[in-house]
This record gives sequence, C-alpha cells and structure tokens, in this order.
Amino acid sequence: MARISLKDIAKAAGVSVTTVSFVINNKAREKRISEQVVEKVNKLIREKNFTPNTIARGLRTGKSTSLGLIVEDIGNHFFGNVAKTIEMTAYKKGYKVLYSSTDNSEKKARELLDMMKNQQVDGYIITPTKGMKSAIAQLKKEKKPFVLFDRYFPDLETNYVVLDNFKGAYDMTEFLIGKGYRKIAFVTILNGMNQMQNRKQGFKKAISDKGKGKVEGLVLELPYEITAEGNLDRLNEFMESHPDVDALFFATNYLGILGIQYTLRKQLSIPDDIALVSFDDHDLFRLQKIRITVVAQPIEKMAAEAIDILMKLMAGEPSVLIQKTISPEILIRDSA
Amino acid sequence: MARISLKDIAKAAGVSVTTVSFVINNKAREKRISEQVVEKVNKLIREKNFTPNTIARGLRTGKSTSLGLIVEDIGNHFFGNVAKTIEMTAYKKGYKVLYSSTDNSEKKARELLDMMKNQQVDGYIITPTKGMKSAIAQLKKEKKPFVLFDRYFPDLETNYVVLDNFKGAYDMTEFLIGKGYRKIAFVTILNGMNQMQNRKQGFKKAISDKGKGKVEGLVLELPYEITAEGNLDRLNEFMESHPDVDALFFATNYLGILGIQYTLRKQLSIPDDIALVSFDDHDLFRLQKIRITVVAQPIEKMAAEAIDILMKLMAGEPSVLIQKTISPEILIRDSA
DNA sequence: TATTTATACTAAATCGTTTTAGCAAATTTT
DNA sequence: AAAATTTGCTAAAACGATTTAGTATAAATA
Repeated sequence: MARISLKDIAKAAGVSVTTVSFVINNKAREKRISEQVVEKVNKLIREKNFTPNTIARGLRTGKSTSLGLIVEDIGNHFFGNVAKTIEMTAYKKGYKVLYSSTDNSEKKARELLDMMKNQQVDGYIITPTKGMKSAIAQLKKEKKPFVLFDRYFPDLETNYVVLDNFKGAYDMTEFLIGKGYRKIAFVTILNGMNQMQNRKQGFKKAISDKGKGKVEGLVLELPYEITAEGNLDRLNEFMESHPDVDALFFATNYLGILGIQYTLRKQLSIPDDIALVSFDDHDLFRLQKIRITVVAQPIEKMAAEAIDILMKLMAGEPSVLIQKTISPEILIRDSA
Repeated sequence: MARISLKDIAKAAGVSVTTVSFVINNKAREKRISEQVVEKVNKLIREKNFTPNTIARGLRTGKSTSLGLIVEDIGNHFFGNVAKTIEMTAYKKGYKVLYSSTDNSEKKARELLDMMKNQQVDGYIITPTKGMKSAIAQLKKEKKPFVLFDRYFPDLETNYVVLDNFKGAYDMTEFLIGKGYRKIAFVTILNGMNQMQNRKQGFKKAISDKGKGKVEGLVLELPYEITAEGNLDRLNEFMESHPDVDALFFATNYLGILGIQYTLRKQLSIPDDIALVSFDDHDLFRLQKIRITVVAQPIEKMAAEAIDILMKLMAGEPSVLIQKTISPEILIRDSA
C-alpha cells in the first residue's frame, strides 16, 4: 500500500490534479472551483487521509517549511531550553526544525550550514562560531532569512538577539564591589566571540569605574574545551598563584559549575571563604543550601524573540535590521 | 545568481546530465564513464562548488537522508544529551536530524509523527508516549526503520533501547534497605509508560524480597506536569501524612530535583534527617556538599546504541528484532 | 442573434535529480 | 568480412506536487 498522492485523489474524484491542488491550497474560491467539487475533494482527502508530499512540494516551490537551528551544544541547559522554545513555536506555525550542535568546531559549523542550505531550510537561527563570519556574510548576501543568537559579529550588520552582556557583567561586578570584595577574578573562555568579549569588558569597566583604584580585577581566560578536567586544574593553578582573590565571577553556566566543583574540592565555604557568582541560571545554582547569585538570561524570552523575528523575515517583512539586546536579570541570592 | 544545478554542470562540461549524475553518485566506473570525463566533471563540480539538491534527490529516491528524533523534552538534561549524541553520530554518517519534544502530549506526539512521515525521514528514534501505541504499530506495519528509546510497549514487538529499570530500582532499594532504612517512599510520575511501571515494580519487589516484613514501602505517584509547583505541594502533603519516612527515592531526575527543593525548603539535612536518592544523574546531584546517590543511566552508551541500531535498520540489515536493555550504574555517594 | 464575459475546470510545463533503456562507435571474436 | 561484444555515452521517463496558460460551456450583453 504505497503512499497516496494528489493524482490518486484526482482520479477518485474524477477531476484533474490541478483542481485538487487548488483545493488543498485554499485557492478554490480564487480559482472558481465549485462548492460541490470542493466538497467532494475534501471528503476524499479526509477519507484517504491524504497529506501532500512535502518533498515534492518543496521541490516545486523552493520552500521546505523547515528551519535550521545551529547552537553550541544542545546538551547544555541554556541551549537545550532555547531549542525547546524555538521548536514549540515553530511547530505551532507548521515548521519543522533541523538542529545541530557545533561544539564550537569551525569545520562542523560551516559544513552544517552547507548541509542546511542544501536542505533548503527556509530560515536559520544561528549561534555562530568565530570562523562562521564569512559564511554568515554569504547568507546575508543571498538574502536568506536568518537571525544570530547569543552572539554576533560587530562588524557585520545582521539581525540578532543577544543578551546585554556588557551590562550583565558590569552590574554584577558593581554589585560585588558594593559588597566589599576587593580582589575579583573573572573566569571566562576564549572563543573569540563578542558575547564573551563584552562580558569581559563589562567586568573591566566596572572595576575601573566603580573600584576607585581600590579593587583589583583579574581575568582568567580558559580555552574552550568539552572536557572540563583540564580547566579545573587551570583554575586551581590560577587560585594558587592568586590566593587572596575574594570573589570569583564565572562567565558561563558551565564555568560556574566548574567553580562549584573547585570550591567543593577545596572545601571552601561560600561566601565566607570566597564569593562565587556566575552568568546564566541553572538548577545547580538555584538548589543549593547556599544559592548562587547569577546574571540570568531570560531564555524563553530570548528564544521567543528570535523565532518571532525569523517568522517575520520569512514572511518577507521589514528589510530593516532587527537587533534585540535583552536585559539580563541579576538574581541576588546567598553566594555573594 | 541562482543555485547551480546538475544541468549547469552538464552544459559546462559538454556532457549529459545523466553522466554528471553518474559521476556524483560514484557510478562512473560501473557505468563506464571515461577517466577524462570524470575528471572534467569533478573539476567543474569543485570549481562551481556544486552540491546536488537534496530535495530533488529526495523526491526521486524517496530517501531524505534525515532522521526523526522524538523525545519527551529536549530541555531536560537526559534528553538533551541523548539528542546531542544522536545528532553527532548522524552527522558523521551524513544524516540530518529533525527533532521535537512531545512534552508528553498525545496530540502533539501523533501530529509530530505524521509530520515526520510526511517529510519522509528515513528513520525514527522515538521516546513514545502512552497514546502513540497505535501510531507505532502502524510504523511497524509500514516496515519503517525505527527504534524506541527509554520506554517501549510490552505487548508490541519493536526494536528498542532502554535501561534495565527494574534492576535499577531493585538494586537501589536493596541498597537502602541494607543501609537500615525502614520506611522508604518511592516518588514517581504517572505517565502510563512501562519504564515507570518497571521502576515501581523493581522497588516493590525489593521491598518484599529484602525487607523481610520489616521495611515499609510507600509509593507516591504524581501527575506529569511541566510546572513543578503543584508537585512540590503534593510532596509536602504526602510527607506530612507520613512523617516517619526515612528515605526518599525519586524516579526521575526532575523528581529528584523536586526532592532537593523540598529538603531545602524544609531545611532537612541529608542523610541525617532523611535519605534522598534518585534515578538519573545530574550536575545538581554530583556537585553538592552532600552528593546524591543515584541510579545513573549511561546516556551516551544508550544513545549510541540507538543510533547504531537505526543505521543498521536503514541499511536494510537484520529483520530480527533488536532489543537492548542497558544496565544502570548505582553511584553511591553521600546522601544515603 | 451575435458577441462578450464569466464560470468551471484542465493540459502541460516545471522544479532537479535518478535511473532505465538504448544507441553509435570501437573492439573483439568467429 | 560479418557478427558479437564492449565501451562510452545519452534521451526520456519518473518522483509528486504547483502554476501558467488555456479551453469549453453557460450566461450576460449588445
């Protein structure tokens, strides 16, 4: 029992495939197909449980009703939840989503984009890696609908949705200074993307603006690695050579988790021995005896914004750029 | 500058599209295309950076080189990481993956499956909901390659990869009994799927086998809800009416998280006031002062197994059923 | 009554591949 | 030298829809 096609419906109804096609595409009125024929066709469609072959339709129309979602790591709490919101919204609008994690690999990122282009996805939501810049520029040149997420290229005008990373880092640093911490270390990763640079700059600016020369700001930049093992050692070393650091500020959730690992291993008590704060919220930060103060990203809001913009772009709407910078929330808890 | 097609390459090379098609599909030898022509065509393909249109190819061949992945919630640690392993492996084999979360909604689950069928994905990895049984039976009837994940239907013979849930619950319960706990509550959800039933049965069996009539086993079944709010209250009520429970065993990671919330709210200290153990590992369980003892699912192994089986099925291999039951690991830590 | 216009539909082209069937020239076998 | 085989390629159909350009009949207008 092979799949049933337009042709089968047409034959059964005794009309042409054209007519059936008009009916399924709601063009019956416009194309003046009689009520009776419309009824008959619809009845058959229901009876035979027919749905048009998306692939054939895609070939003819050039549209696939699918979206490409490229994130850093779908297994990460932040991106997993982004993916969830995006898929739910896309689904409601009749779109499928193809996802993939880059794991910050340049090669994979570019291949992915090619794969998706080839698959003729109708739009893209992309968490870019450093090396994707030219591929993104190309996408722009081809006037494909896309929105960058979480980070963007300052020297490439695109649509994007990002957190106000500078502000998040600045405000948190100011908060730490206000709490009396005097030697604050900012632990970040080197991925060459502007969201990390902005966080670092926000930290430094707050130190110089608000520290009044009395607060020392240190920066530890770790390489991006999936296995945290090496990084825990690096953090250890760093702390050994700077034993008087009184507050640690981690630039991402997995770095914050690393920080917690570190304090557990060293049996440091928070916030008495050392303050610990982090970017991104996480169950782990929320559900501790000493709850961790964080710069939270409103994940759902950001994801909803991104998919909303993409839908607008795909509908051929504004050719002006849409760039959203979402305000972070500082959630003050017990750890600093 | 429109997309470049087979035809363009053919024209440029002065050969037929057939020839070019043979070359891209590595049938040059078989179809006796001369070395020179192959060279020339390949050169042009490289120069013009041509890749065949997947949609057209899909229409003709009926294959889409894509996979459908249906999970319960991609934002959940367990499924997010499953998705990651699956996508990575699929990608290496040249497959794209369409994913979606059901959130345990029957309606969405079935619509999803229709959508994916329609999209002509070549294979499926599915975490089924209760109501999907007939849809899965249909999939089987159509001889589509698929493997169920995390749970299956005992009265429907299919390929699957699941944890040995009975054993996990049994062993953990036995461990708790051995530690001297005498009133153990098993907190689970009602989703009507066998993985949860098996966990409950494992718990009960261990109580009766190993409790020697001296250990009481209670079961609290919560409805599946995305917002945990209501469930926290229900847990509270339950504990108020059973104040002498000395160990809590949670059946999933998000229930375990709920449990931690509960102990924090009640300021209970673990394991002195109460023991707390859970199914599934999680950062939150690992990185506490009092680390939580868990029944861990080897996520990567399970996902790798699933995608491996699917690949074999898609290659048209064994028509015998492949059913893998993976052993859980009991990670004994500090919480019991 | 002849002409125009509206109605209700359809034939055929098209999207970009794969694949079957076959053709002409070159080579080998009789 | 004729027949058979091999070599190297191509024409055209097919996949299943959408869409353009019509066509035949009925109704309205002149």
